Amino acid sequence: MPRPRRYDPERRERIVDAALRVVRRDGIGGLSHRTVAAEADVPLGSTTYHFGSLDELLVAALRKVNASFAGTLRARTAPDADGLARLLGEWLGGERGQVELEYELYLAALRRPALRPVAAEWAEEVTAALAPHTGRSTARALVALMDGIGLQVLLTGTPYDEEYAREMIARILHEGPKEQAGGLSEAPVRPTGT
Amino acid sequence: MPRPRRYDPERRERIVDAALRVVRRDGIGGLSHRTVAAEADVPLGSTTYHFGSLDELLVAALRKVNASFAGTLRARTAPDADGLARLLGEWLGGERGQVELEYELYLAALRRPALRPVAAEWAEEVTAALAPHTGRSTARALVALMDGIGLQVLLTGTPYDEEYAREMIARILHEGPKEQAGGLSEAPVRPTGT
DNA sequence: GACCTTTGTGTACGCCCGTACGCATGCCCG
DNA sequence: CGGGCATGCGTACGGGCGTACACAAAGGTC
Repeated sequence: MPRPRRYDPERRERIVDAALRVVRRDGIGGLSHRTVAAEADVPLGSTTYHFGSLDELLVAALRKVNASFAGTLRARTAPDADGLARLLGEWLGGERGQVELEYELYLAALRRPALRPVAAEWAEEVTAALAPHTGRSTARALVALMDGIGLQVLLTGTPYDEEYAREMIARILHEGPKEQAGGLSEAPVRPTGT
Repeated sequence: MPRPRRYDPERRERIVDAALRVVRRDGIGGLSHRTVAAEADVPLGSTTYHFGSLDELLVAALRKVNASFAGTLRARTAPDADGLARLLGEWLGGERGQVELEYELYLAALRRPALRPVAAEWAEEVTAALAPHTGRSTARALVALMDGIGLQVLLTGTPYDEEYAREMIARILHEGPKEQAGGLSEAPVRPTGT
Protein backbone atom coordinates (compact mmCIF):
# COMPACT_ATOMS: atom_id res chain seq x y z
CA MET A 1 0.00 0.00 0.00
CA PRO A 2 2.90 2.40 0.42
CA ARG A 3 3.39 2.64 -3.33
CA PRO A 4 0.17 1.98 -5.15
CA ARG A 5 1.57 3.89 -8.10
CA ARG A 6 1.25 1.52 -11.04
CA TYR A 7 1.04 2.31 -14.71
CA ASP A 8 3.34 5.21 -14.53
CA PRO A 9 4.42 5.77 -18.10
CA GLU A 10 7.02 8.38 -17.18
CA ARG A 11 8.70 6.03 -14.78
CA ARG A 12 11.47 5.21 -17.18
CA GLU A 13 12.13 8.81 -17.92
CA ARG A 14 12.22 9.78 -14.29
CA ILE A 15 14.76 7.05 -13.64
CA VAL A 16 17.00 8.45 -16.34
CA ASP A 17 16.74 11.92 -14.86
CA ALA A 18 17.57 10.56 -11.45
CA ALA A 19 20.59 8.80 -12.92
CA LEU A 20 21.81 12.07 -14.36
CA ARG A 21 21.48 13.76 -10.99
CA VAL A 22 23.39 10.94 -9.32
CA VAL A 23 26.21 11.06 -11.84
CA ARG A 24 26.37 14.81 -11.60
CA ARG A 25 26.65 14.62 -7.85
CA ASP A 26 28.82 11.55 -7.31
CA GLY A 27 30.24 10.58 -10.66
CA ILE A 28 29.70 7.37 -12.54
CA GLY A 29 31.36 5.56 -9.69
CA GLY A 30 28.47 6.54 -7.47
CA LEU A 31 25.88 5.14 -9.83
CA SER A 32 24.16 1.94 -8.76
CA HIS A 33 20.71 0.52 -9.05
CA ARG A 34 20.21 1.43 -5.45
CA THR A 35 21.37 5.01 -5.56
CA VAL A 36 19.34 5.77 -8.63
CA ALA A 37 16.27 4.08 -7.18
CA ALA A 38 16.57 6.18 -4.05
CA GLU A 39 17.08 9.36 -6.06
CA ALA A 40 14.08 8.64 -8.28
CA ASP A 41 12.03 7.53 -5.28
CA VAL A 42 11.10 4.25 -6.87
CA PRO A 43 11.64 0.75 -5.50
CA LEU A 44 14.89 -1.02 -6.24
CA GLY A 45 13.23 -3.63 -8.38
CA SER A 46 11.87 -0.96 -10.65
CA THR A 47 15.27 0.17 -11.89
CA THR A 48 16.45 -3.33 -12.57
CA TYR A 49 13.22 -4.01 -14.35
CA HIS A 50 13.43 -1.06 -16.71
CA PHE A 51 17.21 -1.27 -17.21
CA GLY A 52 18.75 -4.68 -17.15
CA SER A 53 22.22 -3.29 -16.64
CA LEU A 54 23.87 -0.05 -15.65
CA ASP A 55 25.28 0.24 -19.14
CA GLU A 56 21.76 0.37 -20.51
CA LEU A 57 20.94 3.13 -18.10
CA LEU A 58 24.07 5.03 -19.03
CA VAL A 59 23.22 4.77 -22.69
CA ALA A 60 19.83 6.31 -22.05
CA ALA A 61 21.39 9.02 -19.92
CA LEU A 62 24.05 9.92 -22.47
CA ARG A 63 21.42 10.04 -25.18
CA LYS A 64 19.39 12.46 -23.16
CA VAL A 65 22.37 14.72 -22.55
CA ASN A 66 23.24 14.60 -26.22
CA ALA A 67 19.78 15.66 -27.22
CA SER A 68 19.74 18.64 -24.92
CA PHE A 69 23.24 19.66 -25.96
CA ALA A 70 22.47 19.43 -29.63
CA GLY A 71 19.46 21.63 -29.05
CA THR A 72 21.52 24.39 -27.50
CA LEU A 73 24.15 24.09 -30.17
CA ARG A 74 21.77 24.39 -33.07
CA ALA A 75 19.99 27.31 -31.51
CA ARG A 76 23.17 29.31 -31.32
CA THR A 77 24.97 28.54 -34.53
CA ALA A 78 27.68 31.07 -35.23
CA PRO A 79 30.33 29.02 -36.91
CA ASP A 80 33.15 31.53 -36.98
CA ALA A 81 36.09 31.67 -34.61
CA ASP A 82 34.50 34.35 -32.46
CA GLY A 83 31.24 32.50 -32.05
CA LEU A 84 32.82 29.13 -31.35
CA ALA A 85 35.30 30.47 -28.84
CA ARG A 86 32.51 32.31 -27.05
CA LEU A 87 30.31 29.24 -27.09
CA LEU A 88 33.08 27.16 -25.57
CA GLY A 89 33.68 29.82 -22.97
CA GLU A 90 30.04 29.98 -22.01
CA TRP A 91 29.81 26.27 -21.76
CA LEU A 92 32.93 25.98 -19.62
CA GLY A 93 31.93 29.00 -17.60
CA GLY A 94 28.59 27.48 -16.68
CA GLU A 95 27.99 25.27 -13.72
CA ARG A 96 30.99 23.03 -13.37
CA GLY A 97 28.79 20.12 -12.40
CA GLN A 98 26.95 20.15 -15.68
CA VAL A 99 30.11 20.31 -17.75
CA GLU A 100 31.67 17.51 -15.74
CA LEU A 101 28.56 15.44 -16.18
CA GLU A 102 28.60 15.78 -19.93
CA TYR A 103 32.29 15.07 -20.27
CA GLU A 104 32.17 12.18 -17.87
CA LEU A 105 29.40 10.40 -19.72
CA TYR A 106 31.04 11.03 -23.05
CA LEU A 107 34.45 9.85 -21.87
CA ALA A 108 32.96 6.76 -20.28
CA ALA A 109 32.73 5.37 -23.79
CA LEU A 110 36.48 4.79 -23.59
CA ARG A 111 35.93 1.75 -21.40
CA ARG A 112 32.34 0.87 -22.19
CA PRO A 113 31.83 -0.27 -25.72
CA ALA A 114 28.08 -0.01 -25.22
CA LEU A 115 28.42 3.77 -25.06
CA ARG A 116 30.58 4.12 -28.15
CA PRO A 117 27.81 4.27 -30.70
CA VAL A 118 26.16 7.01 -28.67
CA ALA A 119 29.43 8.93 -28.36
CA ALA A 120 29.85 8.55 -32.08
CA GLU A 121 26.36 9.91 -32.64
CA TRP A 122 27.22 12.94 -30.58
CA ALA A 123 30.44 13.62 -32.47
CA GLU A 124 28.61 13.15 -35.72
CA GLU A 125 25.81 15.49 -34.72
CA VAL A 126 28.15 18.30 -33.77
CA THR A 127 30.28 17.74 -36.83
CA ALA A 128 27.22 17.81 -39.02
CA ALA A 129 26.10 21.09 -37.50
CA LEU A 130 29.41 22.69 -38.39
CA ALA A 131 30.13 20.95 -41.65
CA PRO A 132 27.85 22.99 -43.93
CA HIS A 133 29.91 26.06 -43.16
CA THR A 134 33.35 24.55 -42.96
CA GLY A 135 33.47 21.19 -44.70
CA ARG A 136 33.58 17.91 -42.89
CA SER A 137 37.28 17.55 -42.21
CA THR A 138 37.53 21.01 -40.78
CA ALA A 139 34.44 20.44 -38.71
CA ARG A 140 35.87 17.27 -37.24
CA ALA A 141 39.08 19.02 -36.38
CA LEU A 142 37.19 21.84 -34.72
CA VAL A 143 35.38 19.35 -32.55
CA ALA A 144 38.66 17.68 -31.65
CA LEU A 145 40.39 20.95 -30.85
CA MET A 146 37.54 22.29 -28.77
CA ASP A 147 37.22 19.00 -26.94
CA GLY A 148 40.91 19.09 -26.23
CA ILE A 149 40.89 22.68 -25.02
CA GLY A 150 37.94 22.02 -22.76
CA LEU A 151 39.62 18.97 -21.33
CA GLN A 152 42.81 20.84 -20.60
CA VAL A 153 40.87 23.46 -18.73
CA LEU A 154 39.01 20.91 -16.65
CA LEU A 155 41.84 18.45 -16.09
CA THR A 156 44.61 20.85 -15.26
CA GLY A 157 42.73 23.70 -13.69
CA THR A 158 44.11 26.23 -16.14
CA PRO A 159 41.56 29.01 -16.60
CA TYR A 160 39.89 29.25 -19.97
CA ASP A 161 41.50 31.78 -22.28
CA GLU A 162 39.02 32.85 -24.93
CA GLU A 163 41.50 34.89 -26.93
CA TYR A 164 43.77 31.88 -27.28
CA ALA A 165 40.89 29.60 -28.21
CA ARG A 166 39.70 32.03 -30.86
CA GLU A 167 43.15 32.21 -32.40
CA MET A 168 43.56 28.45 -32.61
CA ILE A 169 40.06 27.88 -33.92
CA ALA A 170 40.80 30.50 -36.53
CA ARG A 171 43.91 28.62 -37.60
CA ILE A 172 41.89 25.49 -38.21
CA LEU A 173 39.21 27.44 -40.02
CA HIS A 174 41.41 29.73 -41.98
CA GLU A 175 43.34 27.40 -44.14
CA GLY A 176 40.43 25.50 -45.49
CA PRO A 177 36.97 26.88 -44.98
CA LYS A 178 34.57 25.30 -47.41
CA GLU A 179 37.12 22.84 -48.71
CA GLN A 180 35.31 20.83 -51.30
CA ALA A 181 34.07 17.49 -50.15
CA GLY A 182 36.68 14.85 -50.81
CA GLY A 183 39.52 17.31 -50.61
CA LEU A 184 40.73 15.37 -47.66
CA SER A 185 39.81 11.92 -46.54
CA GLU A 186 36.15 12.06 -45.69
CA ALA A 187 35.51 8.74 -44.06
CA PRO A 188 32.17 9.20 -42.35
CA VAL A 189 32.07 8.82 -38.62
CA ARG A 190 30.62 5.43 -38.20
CA PRO A 191 29.61 3.81 -34.97
CA THR A 192 31.34 0.65 -33.85
CA GLY A 193 29.38 -2.46 -33.25
CA THR A 194 25.64 -2.52 -33.64
CA MET B 1 55.31 -18.45 7.74
CA PRO B 2 53.63 -18.05 4.36
CA ARG B 3 55.14 -14.60 3.76
CA PRO B 4 58.38 -14.11 5.62
CA ARG B 5 59.29 -11.44 3.11
CA ARG B 6 60.03 -8.30 5.10
CA TYR B 7 62.11 -5.29 4.29
CA ASP B 8 61.28 -5.28 0.68
CA PRO B 9 62.27 -1.86 -0.54
CA GLU B 10 60.70 -2.33 -3.93
CA ARG B 11 57.40 -3.23 -2.41
CA ARG B 12 55.90 0.18 -3.07
CA GLU B 13 57.01 0.14 -6.66
CA ARG B 14 55.66 -3.32 -7.25
CA ILE B 15 52.32 -2.26 -5.89
CA VAL B 16 52.19 0.63 -8.34
CA ASP B 17 53.02 -1.72 -11.21
CA ALA B 18 50.32 -4.09 -10.08
CA ALA B 19 47.85 -1.21 -9.96
CA LEU B 20 48.71 -0.32 -13.55
CA ARG B 21 48.09 -3.89 -14.63
CA VAL B 22 44.76 -3.94 -12.83
CA VAL B 23 43.62 -0.67 -14.37
CA ARG B 24 44.75 -1.81 -17.78
CA ARG B 25 42.80 -5.01 -17.44
CA ASP B 26 39.66 -3.88 -15.62
CA GLY B 27 39.65 -0.10 -15.65
CA ILE B 28 39.74 2.21 -12.69
CA GLY B 29 36.45 0.75 -11.60
CA GLY B 30 38.17 -2.55 -11.02
CA LEU B 31 40.82 -1.05 -8.80
CA SER B 32 40.58 -1.79 -5.10
CA HIS B 33 43.01 -2.42 -2.32
CA ARG B 34 42.15 -6.05 -2.60
CA THR B 35 42.56 -6.49 -6.33
CA VAL B 36 45.87 -4.71 -6.36
CA ALA B 37 47.09 -6.70 -3.37
CA ALA B 38 46.23 -9.92 -5.14
CA GLU B 39 47.87 -8.77 -8.35
CA ALA B 40 51.05 -7.72 -6.57
CA ASP B 41 50.99 -10.85 -4.41
CA VAL B 42 51.24 -8.90 -1.19
CA PRO B 43 48.92 -9.00 1.80
CA LEU B 44 45.95 -6.68 1.89
CA GLY B 45 47.34 -4.69 4.77
CA SER B 46 50.42 -3.88 2.77
CA THR B 47 48.61 -1.83 0.17
CA THR B 48 46.66 0.14 2.71
CA TYR B 49 49.87 0.71 4.59
CA HIS B 50 51.80 2.14 1.67
CA PHE B 51 48.86 4.02 0.19
CA GLY B 52 46.32 5.42 2.54
CA SER B 53 43.76 5.89 -0.18
CA LEU B 54 43.14 4.76 -3.71
CA ASP B 55 43.65 8.32 -4.87
CA GLU B 56 47.19 8.21 -3.55
CA LEU B 57 47.80 5.03 -5.45
CA LEU B 58 46.35 6.53 -8.61
CA VAL B 59 48.59 9.55 -8.28
CA ALA B 60 51.63 7.33 -8.10
CA ALA B 61 50.40 5.29 -11.06
CA LEU B 62 49.71 8.32 -13.22
CA ARG B 63 53.12 9.75 -12.38
CA LYS B 64 54.75 6.56 -13.48
CA VAL B 65 52.87 6.52 -16.77
CA ASN B 66 53.78 10.15 -17.32
CA ALA B 67 57.44 9.48 -16.80
CA SER B 68 57.54 6.65 -19.28
CA PHE B 69 55.53 8.62 -21.81
CA ALA B 70 57.71 11.69 -21.53
CA GLY B 71 60.72 9.48 -22.10
CA THR B 72 59.38 8.13 -25.36
CA LEU B 73 58.32 11.56 -26.46
CA ARG B 74 61.66 13.22 -25.92
CA ALA B 75 63.50 10.39 -27.59
CA ARG B 76 61.53 10.88 -30.77
CA THR B 77 61.24 14.60 -31.12
CA ALA B 78 60.25 15.56 -34.62
CA PRO B 79 58.08 18.59 -34.11
CA ASP B 80 56.75 19.06 -37.60
CA ALA B 81 53.34 17.99 -38.85
CA ASP B 82 54.67 14.78 -40.37
CA GLY B 83 56.44 13.71 -37.25
CA LEU B 84 53.61 14.52 -34.89
CA ALA B 85 50.98 12.84 -37.01
CA ARG B 86 53.13 9.76 -37.28
CA LEU B 87 53.81 9.76 -33.56
CA LEU B 88 50.11 9.97 -32.81
CA GLY B 89 49.45 7.18 -35.26
CA GLU B 90 52.05 4.93 -33.72
CA TRP B 91 50.74 5.57 -30.29
CA LEU B 92 47.14 4.90 -31.26
CA GLY B 93 48.18 1.94 -33.36
CA GLY B 94 49.92 0.29 -30.44
CA GLU B 95 48.28 -2.02 -27.98
CA ARG B 96 44.84 -0.63 -27.30
CA GLY B 97 45.13 -1.56 -23.66
CA GLN B 98 48.11 0.69 -23.11
CA VAL B 99 46.49 3.67 -24.82
CA GLU B 100 43.30 3.16 -22.88
CA LEU B 101 45.26 2.94 -19.67
CA GLU B 102 47.03 6.21 -20.26
CA TYR B 103 43.90 8.07 -21.29
CA GLU B 104 41.87 6.63 -18.48
CA LEU B 105 44.30 7.72 -15.81
CA TYR B 106 44.67 11.13 -17.34
CA LEU B 107 40.92 11.63 -17.71
CA ALA B 108 40.28 10.46 -14.19
CA ALA B 109 41.53 13.87 -13.10
CA LEU B 110 38.17 15.22 -14.24
CA ARG B 111 36.53 13.85 -11.13
CA ARG B 112 39.47 13.46 -8.79
CA PRO B 113 41.03 16.73 -7.82
CA ALA B 114 43.97 14.83 -6.34
CA LEU B 115 45.02 13.84 -9.86
CA ARG B 116 44.76 17.29 -11.35
CA PRO B 117 48.22 18.50 -10.45
CA VAL B 118 49.66 15.38 -12.02
CA ALA B 119 47.58 15.82 -15.15
CA ALA B 120 48.76 19.41 -15.27
CA GLU B 121 52.36 18.25 -14.98
CA TRP B 122 51.84 15.95 -17.92
CA ALA B 123 50.33 18.66 -20.08
CA GLU B 124 53.10 21.01 -19.08
CA GLU B 125 55.78 18.46 -19.85
CA VAL B 126 54.49 17.76 -23.32
CA THR B 127 53.91 21.42 -24.00
CA ALA B 128 57.42 22.23 -22.87
CA ALA B 129 58.86 19.60 -25.17
CA LEU B 130 57.14 21.21 -28.14
CA ALA B 131 57.38 24.84 -27.14
CA PRO B 132 61.01 25.50 -28.12
CA HIS B 133 60.11 24.76 -31.73
CA THR B 134 56.66 26.26 -31.89
CA GLY B 135 56.10 28.72 -29.07
CA ARG B 136 53.98 28.00 -26.06
CA SER B 137 50.54 28.86 -27.34
CA THR B 138 50.96 26.78 -30.43
CA ALA B 139 52.35 23.94 -28.39
CA ARG B 140 49.36 23.97 -26.09
CA ALA B 141 47.00 23.94 -29.02
CA LEU B 142 48.84 21.02 -30.57
CA VAL B 143 48.43 19.05 -27.38
CA ALA B 144 44.73 19.91 -27.28
CA LEU B 145 44.19 18.99 -30.90
CA MET B 146 46.08 15.73 -30.69
CA ASP B 147 44.31 14.82 -27.47
CA GLY B 148 41.03 15.52 -29.14
CA ILE B 149 41.81 13.52 -32.24
CA GLY B 150 42.97 10.58 -30.18
CA LEU B 151 39.84 10.70 -28.11
CA GLN B 152 37.62 10.76 -31.14
CA VAL B 153 39.34 7.68 -32.47
CA LEU B 154 38.96 5.79 -29.22
CA LEU B 155 35.51 6.98 -28.25
CA THR B 156 33.76 6.65 -31.56
CA GLY B 157 35.65 3.80 -33.14
CA THR B 158 36.58 5.84 -36.20
CA PRO B 159 39.88 4.60 -37.57
CA TYR B 160 42.84 6.94 -37.29
CA ASP B 161 43.50 8.94 -40.43
CA GLU B 162 47.08 10.11 -40.49
CA GLU B 163 46.68 12.30 -43.54
CA TYR B 164 43.88 14.22 -41.93
CA ALA B 165 45.80 14.58 -38.67
CA ARG B 166 48.84 15.88 -40.51
CA GLU B 167 46.78 18.48 -42.30
CA MET B 168 45.15 19.79 -39.14
CA ILE B 169 48.40 19.81 -37.18
CA ALA B 170 49.91 21.75 -40.03
CA ARG B 171 47.15 24.33 -39.82
CA ILE B 172 47.92 24.96 -36.18
CA LEU B 173 51.64 25.05 -36.85
CA HIS B 174 51.56 27.00 -40.03
CA GLU B 175 50.11 30.25 -38.97
CA GLY B 176 52.39 30.88 -36.07
CA PRO B 177 55.50 28.79 -35.74
CA LYS B 178 57.97 30.47 -33.44
CA GLU B 179 55.55 33.20 -32.47
CA GLN B 180 57.47 35.32 -30.03
CA ALA B 181 56.74 34.69 -26.42
CA GLY B 182 53.96 36.96 -25.28
CA GLY B 183 52.45 37.23 -28.71
CA LEU B 184 49.40 35.58 -27.34
CA SER B 185 48.33 35.16 -23.77
CA GLU B 186 50.97 33.02 -22.18
CA ALA B 187 49.54 32.20 -18.81
CA PRO B 188 51.67 29.31 -17.62
CA VAL B 189 49.94 26.03 -16.97
CA ARG B 190 49.69 25.99 -13.26
CA PRO B 191 48.39 23.18 -11.12
CA THR B 192 45.31 23.71 -9.06
CA GLY B 193 45.40 23.24 -5.36
CA THR B 194 48.54 22.25 -3.56
C1' DG C 1 71.29 -8.62 25.29
C1' DA C 2 67.03 -6.08 26.89
C1' DC C 3 64.20 -2.69 25.97
C1' DC C 4 61.34 0.47 22.73
C1' DT C 5 60.08 2.29 18.35
C1' DT C 6 59.12 1.75 13.73
C1' DT C 7 57.51 -1.01 10.11
C1' DG C 8 54.62 -4.28 8.19
C1' DT C 9 50.78 -8.03 8.45
C1' DG C 10 46.49 -10.54 9.29
C1' DT C 11 41.80 -10.66 10.58
C1' DA C 12 37.32 -9.14 11.47
C1' DC C 13 33.46 -5.71 11.04
C1' DG C 14 29.81 -3.27 8.90
C1' DC C 15 28.27 -1.54 4.54
C1' DC C 16 26.74 -1.50 -0.15
C1' DC C 17 26.55 -3.97 -4.25
C1' DG C 18 24.04 -6.83 -8.32
C1' DT C 19 20.97 -10.41 -8.93
C1' DA C 20 17.33 -13.80 -8.32
C1' DC C 21 12.90 -14.99 -7.31
C1' DG C 22 8.27 -15.32 -5.28
C1' DC C 23 4.27 -12.49 -4.95
C1' DA C 24 0.81 -8.63 -5.58
C1' DT C 25 -1.50 -6.11 -8.96
C1' DG C 26 -4.31 -4.73 -12.71
C1' DC C 27 -5.66 -5.91 -17.58
C1' DC C 28 -7.77 -9.00 -21.07
C1' DC C 29 -10.56 -12.50 -22.93
C1' DG C 30 -14.01 -15.78 -22.69
C1' DC D 1 -17.91 -11.52 -14.16
C1' DG D 2 -14.18 -14.62 -13.26
C1' DG D 3 -9.98 -16.96 -14.26
C1' DG D 4 -5.26 -16.47 -16.51
C1' DC D 5 -1.40 -13.80 -17.57
C1' DA D 6 1.80 -10.14 -18.19
C1' DT D 7 3.76 -6.51 -15.64
C1' DG D 8 5.92 -4.53 -11.78
C1' DC D 9 7.58 -4.78 -6.91
C1' DG D 10 9.89 -6.13 -2.45
C1' DT D 11 13.01 -8.90 -0.07
C1' DA D 12 16.70 -11.88 0.83
C1' DC D 13 21.37 -13.87 -0.46
C1' DG D 14 26.16 -14.18 -1.37
C1' DG D 15 30.07 -11.51 -2.24
C1' DG D 16 33.38 -7.67 -2.51
C1' DC D 17 34.49 -3.40 -0.54
C1' DG D 18 37.26 0.15 2.72
C1' DT D 19 38.81 0.57 7.22
C1' DA D 20 40.29 -0.35 11.97
C1' DC D 21 43.07 -2.50 15.02
C1' DA D 22 45.80 -5.79 17.55
C1' DC D 23 49.86 -7.98 16.94
C1' DA D 24 54.54 -9.89 14.92
C1' DA D 25 59.05 -8.76 13.38
C1' DA D 26 63.11 -5.97 12.79
C1' DG D 27 66.22 -1.84 14.06
C1' DG D 28 68.15 1.14 16.97
C1' DT D 29 70.05 2.41 21.56
C1' DC D 30 72.25 1.83 25.77
